[in-house]
Amino acid sequence: MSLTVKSKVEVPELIERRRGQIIAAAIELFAKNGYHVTTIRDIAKRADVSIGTIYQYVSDKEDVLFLALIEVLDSYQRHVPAAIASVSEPLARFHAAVKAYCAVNDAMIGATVLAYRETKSLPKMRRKLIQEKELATNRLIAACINDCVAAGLFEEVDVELFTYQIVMFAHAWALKAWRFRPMMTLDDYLARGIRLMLNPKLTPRGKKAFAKLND
Amino acid sequence: MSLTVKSKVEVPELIERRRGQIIAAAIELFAKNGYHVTTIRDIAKRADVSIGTIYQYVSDKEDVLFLALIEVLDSYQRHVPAAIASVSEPLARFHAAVKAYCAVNDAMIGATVLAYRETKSLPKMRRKLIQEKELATNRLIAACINDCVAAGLFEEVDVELFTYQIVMFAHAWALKAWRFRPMMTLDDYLARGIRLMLNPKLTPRGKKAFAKLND
Amino acid sequence: MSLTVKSKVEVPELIERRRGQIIAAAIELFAKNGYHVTTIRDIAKRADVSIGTIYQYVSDKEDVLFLALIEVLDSYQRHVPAAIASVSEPLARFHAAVKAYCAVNDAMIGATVLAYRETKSLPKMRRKLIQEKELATNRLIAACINDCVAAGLFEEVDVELFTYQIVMFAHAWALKAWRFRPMMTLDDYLARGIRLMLNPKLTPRGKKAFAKLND
Amino acid sequence: MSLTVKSKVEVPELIERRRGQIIAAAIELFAKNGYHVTTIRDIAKRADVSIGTIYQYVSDKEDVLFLALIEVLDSYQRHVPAAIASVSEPLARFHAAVKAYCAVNDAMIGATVLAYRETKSLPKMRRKLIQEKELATNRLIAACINDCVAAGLFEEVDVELFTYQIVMFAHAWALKAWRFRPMMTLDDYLARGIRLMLNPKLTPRGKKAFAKLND
DNA sequence: GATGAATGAGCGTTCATTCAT
DNA sequence: GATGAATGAACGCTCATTCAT
Repeated sequence: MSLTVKSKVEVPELIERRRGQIIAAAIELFAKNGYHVTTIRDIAKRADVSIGTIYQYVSDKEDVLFLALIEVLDSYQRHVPAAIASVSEPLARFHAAVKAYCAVNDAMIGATVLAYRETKSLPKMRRKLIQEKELATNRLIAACINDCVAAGLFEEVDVELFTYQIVMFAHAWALKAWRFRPMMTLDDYLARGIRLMLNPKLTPRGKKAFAKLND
Repeated sequence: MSLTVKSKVEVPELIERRRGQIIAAAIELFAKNGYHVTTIRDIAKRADVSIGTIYQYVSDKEDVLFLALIEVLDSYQRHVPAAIASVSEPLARFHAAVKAYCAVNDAMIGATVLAYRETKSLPKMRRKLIQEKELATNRLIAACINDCVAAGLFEEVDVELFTYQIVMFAHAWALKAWRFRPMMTLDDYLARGIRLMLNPKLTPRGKKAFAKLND
Repeated sequence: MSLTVKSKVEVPELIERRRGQIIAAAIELFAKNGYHVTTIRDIAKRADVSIGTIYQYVSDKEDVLFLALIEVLDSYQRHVPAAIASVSEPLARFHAAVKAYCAVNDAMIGATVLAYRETKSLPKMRRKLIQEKELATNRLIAACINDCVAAGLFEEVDVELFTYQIVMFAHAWALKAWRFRPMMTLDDYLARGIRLMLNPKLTPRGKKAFAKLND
Repeated sequence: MSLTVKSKVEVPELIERRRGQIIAAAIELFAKNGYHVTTIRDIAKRADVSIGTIYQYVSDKEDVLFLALIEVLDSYQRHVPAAIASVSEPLARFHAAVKAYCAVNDAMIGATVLAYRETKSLPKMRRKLIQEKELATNRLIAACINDCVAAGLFEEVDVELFTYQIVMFAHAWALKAWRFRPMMTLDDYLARGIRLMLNPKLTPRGKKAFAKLND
């Protein structure tokens, strides 16, 4: 029940269109100023609708946040598959997926930060749904990794953590934009990141030292 | 000017003690409920001081957030050096540093999330100061990496990105606690993460394929 | 002007039918929840018409209240004469009238309370009209009393106040339903009330004492 | 719990004074314009306090209504005993009690009407408390009646209904002020009412007819 | 004649901040 | 130096009313 958003208007295409306006404005403002600082009046003005109209399509402000976060997470989920659809070679698919995921994050840096900032403002059930959507996107990455392993291109690898390494790498571009943006382009970031994640770090001597450390 | 917090009380030891109470309460409440949801009243009650007293040591609510975030970032900065002070072997130092950084994050998950959620609520100058403190902590990690490279234990590596990989790995334990906590212990997480980050992922065949990809 | 309710629709039978629906729903909801708490939306839903339709037959919400109160008062006025039409003996007529008036109040307790609660929400002119309808009903009772006096069945009596005593007795069954309903049936209430109102209270000694008191 | 009103201020004499201001203003405005039409801003202005101050002493608007109704009911309860305290002769006490009760109603006609209009706006538990206060006042009247019966001044009488007859008589002066005020003074009303309620209405012939009616 | 999406004035309420004590 | 009662701007939200279809 609390996972669906009630509308006083029943016409589906109207709901879609109006909510589209409202949520787009909300994402923009939430991303820039934060959820609590943004007022319904701000959103109404930005979306070019009246306050009353917002409340025709949504029960309260929290609904707007919920819909905004869903939209953000869904947009990840839409872009990654599209980017890898035409690529079949496993390593190329992996690369395309990581690239696409970084690109989405780059295109909506504010939205990614928003998800980190405000998911906690949601009640537990709704937060869980957002998290499930994150996991669904993660699975797209994990599948690419598994394919590479199956194709003998990757060593046996800790898929769960490797997936998160990639996810955090992509998110870091948004979360630490203040650091990376002035230093490099997204393409540089991607190339350097891929190299970092795929190549060994330990020298043969380092390997031995590491083995001893773990005794 | 905006980088220092004004106090109406002048006695330094009083400032230290009172602010200590106030900021400890604030971190706790901000971490649990968020900055905007927490009221000055809440903080006063939790810190067992009056509302008026808070305003003797701070100009406004934002000052409290600023001091709280400084305290959080400083506490990272204090713990990591302490953990590696007695370790001299480079790889062991590296390992101890990562472990310590993860441990701090584990000990104050709420505070780490708080930093991600609310740094943006600060004006630019203050945000920069917080970011500089983050960079200072990062440099501790980077130094350990450089030492390992210098000692011939690590291959030449992209230090900037490797550092962030480690930082994000530690933060992920807090940011994605909903995912990791039910799956594994911090020790497991650390061991699996270290292995993932230090070992190669590409097979020889994978290496060739990767090289071709980058032509 | 303000005593008539404007309609945008001109067909009389349509006005009658639609207003019938609307007012019935309004009385029900006003009685249960009060005038201000009830919304036009509520009434529209209950009456199974659209909001727009209500405004075709009525200028504003206050018109609905006005029509609702008129309907309530008129319904008293319709029921009492019907109940005494076939009774000719004065005392029996009196008894039948009181009984009928109590019965109407019992049948629509909510409506009686509504009249007491919300008549004041009407502008002066309209309130006066409602009051005039109350007086018209009172006159039905007063006529019965006068007939009994004329027939030598009642002593000379203060008709104005006796009438109101009966009216308040009937209304009290609705206004103090929380008290009377759990204690007795309407028939008991009526029997005990009639006995109380018609019989003497003072003993001979009491009469003397009372006379002395008024010197 | 819902029967007590929470205050953010703890000093009892301050609570008493401030609530006194607020409730006096509220009774005045609720009586004149009704509960729902009166705004917190109106009350604040009338009470010469800020909006915020009202919410220091009360949790919400409904609390104000609750306190207002309690004050009204309590004021009945205070005045009636005071008026009969010095009178010992039973019939004189009865007369003084009725007179006092009517006088209180006359002094605060708006408040009496308010109680009739808005008690229903309270949640069940609070409504019950108000009703209990009404019953407590009724018992004062009932006691006077019983004393008169015990003293052999009144015939055996239906005390419950006689009490309500008197209560409704007093309330009617307020509820039907639009009718009585222009016709007579309160003293006339009282004298005529007492006479009506204490004297017999049936003639000997009427008594016989009445007996026959009840066969 | 019927509809219901759109509107925005205005409500109840909160809470950072001040300042007299 | 410490207190907390007082303040009022500004928030989220409602709902009577309108009008294009």
